[in-house]
Amino acid sequence: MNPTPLEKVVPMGNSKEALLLRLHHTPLFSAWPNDTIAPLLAQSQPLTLESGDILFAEGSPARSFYFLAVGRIHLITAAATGQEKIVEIIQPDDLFAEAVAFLGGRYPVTAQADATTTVLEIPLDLFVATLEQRPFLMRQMLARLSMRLHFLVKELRHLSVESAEQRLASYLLELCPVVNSPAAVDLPAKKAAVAARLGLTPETLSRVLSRMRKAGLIEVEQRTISIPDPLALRRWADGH
Amino acid sequence: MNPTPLEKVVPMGNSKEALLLRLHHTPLFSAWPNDTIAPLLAQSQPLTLESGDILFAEGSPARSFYFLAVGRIHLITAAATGQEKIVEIIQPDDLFAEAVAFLGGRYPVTAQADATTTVLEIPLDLFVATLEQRPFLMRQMLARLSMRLHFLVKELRHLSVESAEQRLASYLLELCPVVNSPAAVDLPAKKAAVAARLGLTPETLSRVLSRMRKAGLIEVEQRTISIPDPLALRRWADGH
DNA sequence: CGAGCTTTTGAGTACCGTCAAGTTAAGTGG
DNA sequence: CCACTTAACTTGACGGTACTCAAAAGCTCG
Repeated sequence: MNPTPLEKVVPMGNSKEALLLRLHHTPLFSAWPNDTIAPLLAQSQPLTLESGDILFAEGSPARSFYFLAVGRIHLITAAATGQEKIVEIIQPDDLFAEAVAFLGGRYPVTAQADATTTVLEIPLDLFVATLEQRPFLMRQMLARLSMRLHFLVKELRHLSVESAEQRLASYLLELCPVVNSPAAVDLPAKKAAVAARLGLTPETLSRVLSRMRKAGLIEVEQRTISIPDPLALRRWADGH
Repeated sequence: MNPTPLEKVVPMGNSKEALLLRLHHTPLFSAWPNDTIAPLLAQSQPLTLESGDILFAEGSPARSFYFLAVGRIHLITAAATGQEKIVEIIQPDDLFAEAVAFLGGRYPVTAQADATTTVLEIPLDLFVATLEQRPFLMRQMLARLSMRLHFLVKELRHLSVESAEQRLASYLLELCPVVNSPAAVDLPAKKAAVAARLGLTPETLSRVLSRMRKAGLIEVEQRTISIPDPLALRRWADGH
């Protein structure tokens, strides 16, 4: 029933040992030998943020990247008018901002906490130095960046040629583990944030959800959405 | 007066020597020793495409990347509805699709020729193998991907929170060499393609150009656009 | 229970896309 | 070189989608 159960199962006094274990389970570090991660971890330090705090700002020099242990982070980019677009919503056990390392860096987005959050701050210089000694890890890192590139290209398509219905449907279906059987997904943040992530206003998101509900395609209960037939949702959305 | 003078100055029988020279001037290869590029070039071959031809399709397995010698290529991503979004317009002397190399890959976009075009097809496997033997080159490649990531994030913002006026203004200003003195920019393709690149319809692009013209901010002559005061254009656009 | 959220619902509007016609430019063949 | 055809671009009228503003209803938590 707790909307953020993770905060309960992870001990707040995140020991370095526990963190090392969790780091080791991320796609990026899973292939790293333990004795490579350990020195990195030794130079890293946990940070705690309150909801609304800025971890780093768009354009500021990048010296670290981050592992999200507890809470939630929004990656935001702002326009001249002050309007904001959420590029990505970061979840626990995700790494983020590691891609900036190679540009001699400035952060391309702003990172803002959406709840009480603790992150592990990992220094980039040591990370890059380690990487350079192991071509295999570098190759893996390239694959990771390449994946992100694909993700962004897909996002670009969603934003430019898809309707609100299609965008939301795609988003929900991406959260679905399997597409050909009933599923229930939890929105990763409050609806206003999800709306911003999709390039919509909260009002529009609400209305689209309501339309889907009335069409019998989903059921909404707070932030939990049940999808009896994902494929039907896909078909319906593509017709709008 | 010729709209595509490049086709005249580059000998159509692109000798390998000439191509090597031009490759060496690209940001990616400028740091590569000659004896590293040569074997790569030996395995590569020039291809000629007519306008409309597909070089590779979204989702198809990637075995090569490309150097654009002559002509123009559109990188396109299509939605279920058939609507198309131009992700990028590739110009002569640009490299493209090199980022897919590391995903074991499939192309994330479709590449279509927009004019009679010749490209150099470079095999990925040899490229990656070379890269893996030289950490420095890998590092550089990571920087390149990182830059592309920044570019796409910026695009995302443009599409989601900016108006047609702002998008076009940003686009024109990016084509400007300097921002604080008068400039004349050439659109890199026909207006319909530029519109698709900006996520607009040709009609809307035409109207926005017309509004800018009437506001005295630009002058339009075919595909050449003069901007007497780039900063004024910026300010005007931000007010819309 | 009431204060401060988030979310929903409603009414009005603006922007941009669609459809259609007209104009200009470019390319083709006699 | 000039008629003719085709494509590129512009302009107009109209409509729909999604945004804005405003208010009410629903949660959450002290």
